[in-house]
Amino acid sequence: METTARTRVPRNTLSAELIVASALNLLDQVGVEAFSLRALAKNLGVAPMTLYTYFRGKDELLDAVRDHALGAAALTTAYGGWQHQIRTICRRLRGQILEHPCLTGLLQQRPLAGHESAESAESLLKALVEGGFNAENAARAYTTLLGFVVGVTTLEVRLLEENRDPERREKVRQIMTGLPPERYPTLVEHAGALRQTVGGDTQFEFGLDLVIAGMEQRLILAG
Amino acid sequence: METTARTRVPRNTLSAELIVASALNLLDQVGVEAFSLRALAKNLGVAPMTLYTYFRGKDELLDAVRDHALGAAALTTAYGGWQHQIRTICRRLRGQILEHPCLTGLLQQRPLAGHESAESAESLLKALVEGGFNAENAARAYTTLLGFVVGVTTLEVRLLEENRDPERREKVRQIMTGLPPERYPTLVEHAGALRQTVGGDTQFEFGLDLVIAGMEQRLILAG
DNA sequence: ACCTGAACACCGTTCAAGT
DNA sequence: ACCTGAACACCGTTCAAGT
Repeated sequence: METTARTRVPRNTLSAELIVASALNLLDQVGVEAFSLRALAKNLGVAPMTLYTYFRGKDELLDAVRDHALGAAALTTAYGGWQHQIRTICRRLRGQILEHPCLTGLLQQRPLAGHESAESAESLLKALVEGGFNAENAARAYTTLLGFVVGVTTLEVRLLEENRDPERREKVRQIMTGLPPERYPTLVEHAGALRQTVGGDTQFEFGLDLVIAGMEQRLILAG
Repeated sequence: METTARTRVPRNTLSAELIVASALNLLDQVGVEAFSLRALAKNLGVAPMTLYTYFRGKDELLDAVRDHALGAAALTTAYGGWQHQIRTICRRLRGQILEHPCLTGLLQQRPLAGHESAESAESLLKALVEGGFNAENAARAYTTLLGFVVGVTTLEVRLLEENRDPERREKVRQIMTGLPPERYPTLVEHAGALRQTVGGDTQFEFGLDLVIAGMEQRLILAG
């Protein structure tokens, strides 16, 4: 969790890094929706306009936060066969999103990151090319993996939030129990299984297994 | 595009359906971020507070819009083997997101839909169970498919938007060409392939093939 | 029931100004 | 350069009121 930076900052100690760290903190707490520059400025003990000395505006700040939050996902290097390398990188990306839930919103609005995400992209592409995929299929597999990891983890974060909030949890329960069984027989019968498989490493690994198994087969067939 | 409903509505002809249709229109035009109740009310030729006669607030309206936009994805029934059924449903879901790009934001914030999405869920689960998956694996496969389709299609929509906007397109190009080749050799070498595989049915089918191939193998191994 | 205007507490950002 | 207050054009929503 590092420095919270929620108290007044002494004069001339403000910096882009400090603002980004504090913004990430606030974003994870209140969500991308409720985040505001004015609230961030108040946390930093500074006038709203001060932030404009460091960033052109809200969008630029959010981009910086996304890159910063993504940065830690690119630290260690992957090893082993291409399957294992890909597993490692995807797990790391998911871990970073779980640690900073605001990444779901930030990545949805601006998928392309700067240098920080170039690290992950390089590692993934390298593993795929070394694994034997040709240029087109390596590119396609990369995009598939990125969309899959972000999509599945975003869904996971939202469902876990729904479970945490008692009010929303009750509302979801009501919708599910209110479904007419003659119209949605399978859904009603499997409601329990669906609830029990929400979130967790097992669910993520299940999906990752599917994609990688599909990639192995594809590699044998076409390269 | 149906009824645009952007002119003044005669007295007593306003309805929840009309508001939802107009809201969907505005949301697709300006995006979830820039959408506001006040702008919607202006489009409808009505005072902002009038909307509160039909919806408790903005969130409830957005939920209604999401369900409405998702509705058309559940119209036709899937047929054939479980693989073909799943393909059909996933393609339909993607098609609906492409037709209504605001669904990327709406589904990200509120993944669980009402009856409208129950239709898709029922079809997907039914195909999986009939295909031979046990309760747990059918539930896991369902969640994987949902996350995959929404995630990959969201990425597609964002990348296509980036290609459309000349300013953002140029910025992305600059970032890519500015990457040091000695640090990101694979990424730099495959920048062209990445650009060429952005969006389109081929890219989506590539990913869907991977997931379904993985599911076929999983079915043989474990049920 | 359906619809409204005024008001409240917000928001991002421009501008002119201070150090 | 770093930081500020006042102001502008917004926003969602509450409230009291009209038909």
